[in-house]
Amino acid sequence: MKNLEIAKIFYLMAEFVEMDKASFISIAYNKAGRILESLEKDIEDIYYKGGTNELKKISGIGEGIARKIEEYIKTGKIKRYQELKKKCPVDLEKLTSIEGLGAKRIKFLYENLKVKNIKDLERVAQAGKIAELDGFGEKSEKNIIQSIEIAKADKGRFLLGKILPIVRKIIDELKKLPETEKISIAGSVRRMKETVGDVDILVASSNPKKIIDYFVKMKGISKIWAKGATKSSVRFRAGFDCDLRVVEKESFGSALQYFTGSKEHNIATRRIAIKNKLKLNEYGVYKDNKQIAGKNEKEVYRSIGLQYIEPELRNNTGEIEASFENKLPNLIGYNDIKGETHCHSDWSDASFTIEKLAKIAKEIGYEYLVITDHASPLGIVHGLDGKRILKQMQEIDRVNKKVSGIKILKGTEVDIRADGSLFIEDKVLSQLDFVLGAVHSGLKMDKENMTERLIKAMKNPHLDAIAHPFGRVIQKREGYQLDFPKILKIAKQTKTALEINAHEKRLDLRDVHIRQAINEGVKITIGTDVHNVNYFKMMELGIAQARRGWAEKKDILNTLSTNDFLKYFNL
DNA sequence: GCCGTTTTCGGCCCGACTGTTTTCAGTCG
Repeated sequence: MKNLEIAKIFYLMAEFVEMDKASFISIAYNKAGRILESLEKDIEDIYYKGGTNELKKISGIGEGIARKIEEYIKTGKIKRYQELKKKCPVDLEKLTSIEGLGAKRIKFLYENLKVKNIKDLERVAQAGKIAELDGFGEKSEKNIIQSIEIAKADKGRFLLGKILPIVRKIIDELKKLPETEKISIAGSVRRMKETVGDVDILVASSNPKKIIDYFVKMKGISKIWAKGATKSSVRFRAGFDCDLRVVEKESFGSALQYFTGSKEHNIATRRIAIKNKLKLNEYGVYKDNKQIAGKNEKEVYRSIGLQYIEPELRNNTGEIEASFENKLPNLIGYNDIKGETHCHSDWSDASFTIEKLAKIAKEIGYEYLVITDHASPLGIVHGLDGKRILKQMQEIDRVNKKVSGIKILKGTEVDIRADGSLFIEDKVLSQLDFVLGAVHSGLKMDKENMTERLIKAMKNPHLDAIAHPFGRVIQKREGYQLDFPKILKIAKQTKTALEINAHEKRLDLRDVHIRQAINEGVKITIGTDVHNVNYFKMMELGIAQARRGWAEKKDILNTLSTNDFLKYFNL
């Protein structure tokens, strides 16, 4: 897929154009970048289907941008981009990552001090040359030097699973202040994006100064970017930035709506407000300068004619239209899961005994737990063969007799071989309650062969679900390519479920895949791939992913009771 | 550069904070 690389070029072109004047062309380029980034289909497929006319059917892509995409697909280059880059040959990507440097200042620094990259920037800053420039001063120079240091240690985006517990601690601490009347997570963390760039927190208080003063002195803060009357921005030593905003109680809902985003969703909601002759900003919804809503989000949405939209859906990918028509999904709830469907024990590559796992799952409140140890030739995972699976089934019978209040189900995570056959013989698989198939080797296979491999596996009547269907690992590997529509067709035919692997580093399926799957009527399981006790709580991330993919309770099989779950796969 | 119940031209979301300025441009979200 070239979607992301083309998106990147549009983002860079937007910055280059911005250098000369704040132009609406850069807005259009940025928008094109975002469209390409969130597109579920391969832009090349769209182009080959109907040329630039097909591209232009996408809202936000017109004649000019369609031509540029065509040019890139055909030649691997975009001439306009190369011209822009020639005019100001700087490492824009790195330089814009420096806090306080935008397109205009970068151009200014290039023209006056020949700064092309971070190294140049550091040199002239250290030499005190930046402070001498018009529009810059001592303070700007000092900030640039500091920001370079921080950029050097920057780890980029953060896994939601890593950030959530930290944010909740910060919230708990701020909650203790008597001046805090209301508080909420906002931004991409509230939308439960799989990775987040920074953290946004919103507080309602009539004494913002107290809140801000306390906030900037919290433990673990390494740098204060900004500290104003109602807004502050800091960097925590863990490496992420955190923005805090304080508003009056009367504006809490509109502020929360605004700070939750996404940007695209906000632009869309504000446009709707304008169409209705209203104004929507973080302080409320205004009619002729009179606030008509703002206290809570529900009334904000209602006042502009919309149904309340859950944060996980706010991406301007159809939720607004659905809201207009009262067709928003009734999303699966965070307490709807009745059993864990992907769990390893000390029989393969994890450390807990089945009995211990049963007790933990029972404590969480699950009705059932499926043991799915690896059945694999890979030595590293201590994979089981057919014989040991039969033995393990006896152990599960023993635990079921001993531990009451939870049902342990017999399963396996069986390797799907390169030719699509399963590592375990059918006569053993047929005795199991739940068979999860997974690709663990031969990951570099091309799209066509990998698709055929999974299709053949799905056609095995004993296979119930595909674990982590794309094999991706966030920030580490993309995963393999699949002809996903074809996979969905066969999954539907063979009643094979697809897993949302809820591990914070996998979250595979992605949200767009989930949405496609449920549209096609393909069912889903959510499993955390338990290897130790901490994994169980990642279920929340898997549910969030399902919600971001518009999934309802009925789409997720492990919301079923034990009997219904078993019935689904064994009828 | 894109788009249309504002419709082929004239708009394009909107406000806070900073630093360097004496009223605002640049940056950020």
